[in-house]
Amino acid sequence: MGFSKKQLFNSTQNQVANYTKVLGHPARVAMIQHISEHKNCNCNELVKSTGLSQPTISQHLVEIRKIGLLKQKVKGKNLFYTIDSDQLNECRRVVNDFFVKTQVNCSK
Amino acid sequence: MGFSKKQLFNSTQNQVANYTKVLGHPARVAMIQHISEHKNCNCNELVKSTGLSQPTISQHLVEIRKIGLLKQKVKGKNLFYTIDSDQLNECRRVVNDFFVKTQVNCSK
DNA sequence: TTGTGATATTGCAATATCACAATGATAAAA
DNA sequence: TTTTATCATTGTGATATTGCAATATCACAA
Repeated sequence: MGFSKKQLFNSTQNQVANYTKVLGHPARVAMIQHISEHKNCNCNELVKSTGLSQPTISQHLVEIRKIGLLKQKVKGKNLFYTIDSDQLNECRRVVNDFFVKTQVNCSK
Repeated sequence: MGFSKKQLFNSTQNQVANYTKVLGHPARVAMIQHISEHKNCNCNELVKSTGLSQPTISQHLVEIRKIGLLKQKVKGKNLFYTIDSDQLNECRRVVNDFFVKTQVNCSK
């Protein structure tokens, strides 16, 4: 069929999947790293640092934005991105929670 | 183009992406949870607990196996699955490392 | 040897993802 | 005003993923 049967799974499972899905592409991992390392970097900088085209970067930014990890500030014709630290933490908490609970179950 | 330009990214970035990609589907999250909660569960049990078909479960198991999270024991005509606790830990370490480093960069 | 049950594999349709060219929108600079 | 720079959006082609029916395989039981 090609679509994912999300309704079969609970909200926590879907949340873990939603967050990790965004990290499931090296370009997005690299982009998040780059933004966190270079405060207020713009789109062009990401294009240069990754070697991907501007539309591709823009698309990946949409995905990262979907899970709330991206903050942006307009300055003239520039858009400066930063990582939303709180949401990154929330994301980390959800994913880590999954790992911890699974690990605990394993060692029972 | 449709293919992922993995060669543009470093091995850590690819590793984070590889691991999280597997978790990027609620069925696999649910399956990993179920296996960890029910020691030595078999394929049929996963079919029942998820509501997906046997071939679909089998395919997802292939993906989970790819990142080394699955151990299996043959008992007659049954195959009993468990989660490889060490690899789960490694996986957690890699992903958490990414989160921690990013978080640290954010608060500089 | 002939089922039977458990799992894997194959083949296919539907959909999603990835990447980019072309185009659009906007704001500063010339 | 025209040009230029930056970024978003749209459209499209290529590839990957998801899900399942059908079939294959394999181990045991009768």
